[in-house]
Amino acid sequence: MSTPLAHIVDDDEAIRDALTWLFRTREVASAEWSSAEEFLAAWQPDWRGCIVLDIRMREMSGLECFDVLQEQGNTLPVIFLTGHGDVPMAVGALKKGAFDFLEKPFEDNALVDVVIRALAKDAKRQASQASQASVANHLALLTPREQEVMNLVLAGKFNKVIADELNISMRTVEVHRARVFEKMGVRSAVELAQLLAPSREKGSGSSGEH
Amino acid sequence: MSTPLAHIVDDDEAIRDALTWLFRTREVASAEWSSAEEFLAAWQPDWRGCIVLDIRMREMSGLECFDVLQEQGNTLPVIFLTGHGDVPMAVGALKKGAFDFLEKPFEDNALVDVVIRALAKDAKRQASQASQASVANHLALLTPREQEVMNLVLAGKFNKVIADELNISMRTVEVHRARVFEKMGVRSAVELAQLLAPSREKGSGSSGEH
DNA sequence: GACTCAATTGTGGTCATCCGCAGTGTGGAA
DNA sequence: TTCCACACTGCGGATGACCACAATTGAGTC
Repeated sequence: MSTPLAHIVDDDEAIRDALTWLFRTREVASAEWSSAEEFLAAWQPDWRGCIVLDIRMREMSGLECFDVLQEQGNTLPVIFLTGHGDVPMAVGALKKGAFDFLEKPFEDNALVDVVIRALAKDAKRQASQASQASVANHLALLTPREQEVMNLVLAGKFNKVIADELNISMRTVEVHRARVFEKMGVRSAVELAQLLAPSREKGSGSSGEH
Repeated sequence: MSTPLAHIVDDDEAIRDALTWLFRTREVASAEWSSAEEFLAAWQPDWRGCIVLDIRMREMSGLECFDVLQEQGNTLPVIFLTGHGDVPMAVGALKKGAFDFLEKPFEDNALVDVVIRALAKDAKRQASQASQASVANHLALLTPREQEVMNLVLAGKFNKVIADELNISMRTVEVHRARVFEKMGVRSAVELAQLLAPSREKGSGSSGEH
């Protein structure tokens, strides 16, 4: 598990140096990448933090880099920097899920504020995702039969009915049911329902809701 | 309950006429408003549809109008139109929850597409909100004591424990419990937990997530 | 004062859940 | 072949949930 970093992706060394210095003085941990390609090659899905991405770069542009990242399941907030962006570009970026879009020249304070908010957002997302992942892990420990029984339990059916539908005895259902509770770390069907309810909402959409 | 309308808010009659004509040919129902003030005076929280809002207007600007609307709990998607918007303006609007931000001149098709997506989004939101509102209504039918018991039931506690905590007899808890199930239209604690789980997530944030 | 509603309680019974004990059968891994 | 995970089953008992019947009290209304 990596520590949260503000990843600076810019092919202009002067800007990278300036941003690194800026972040260091504000006690924001950061990393530098001199091109989109370099960053993409290193990027890992489990990274924490945010991305400060220059749009105009020599090879791959920031926008292209962003698209690749999103396709690969990136969840880090992306803050675009640009010298001469136009409105459609900014609108498009935000609608695709970018966190912010800043035009140069910008105030140091403005950028740091945005980065801090982005880091906070990622921390939040990370926390909520961790609990969901934990549930998923527990769920994976269930045998197929146990999952089957669990679903019927969550449907509010009596053990008797479940036994009937699965053509097994009530006693067997009870055993599966008990194992499900044990493995999921709950002590009643109600707790189970509450534990699973959030993740059972359909469509766990990531960002672009337009 | 009003029918879904694309509300055109613009003080330029020529543009209103053009948009009205455009929407009519695309079978999108619309309404015209010649100023932000006029629209705000008429606006009702239960309106369906979307808002096409010109930014540059004589008295109140589209951005100001938008702020007022959001404060009053507007949920309709807002599409901004502008002749000469700048990037910070667009970014700010989107981050405050605007649905889209189009610069004139725009393609008729582009605007209609955006409006149709906005209408679809509102329809979706409306549907999900309706079911939540229904749950809330049922919840409001519960007496204070019943809600108290319900919460303890949802905490997975036994009737005996609940009786203890409330200093009442088990029998009374059973009665409250039965009334809760009846009023909420469910037949088991599991169903109740599932019914309430979505709305029990903290923070029913409306739009601006930044 | 009659009436309604929320909250309360008891009795006695049925049905469901939970659990320990004890055991069978199958298929895959060591 | 032995071991193990998984699925399956029966018995019996303790405990919890649910329900019909029957009733009391206090607050607020008509």
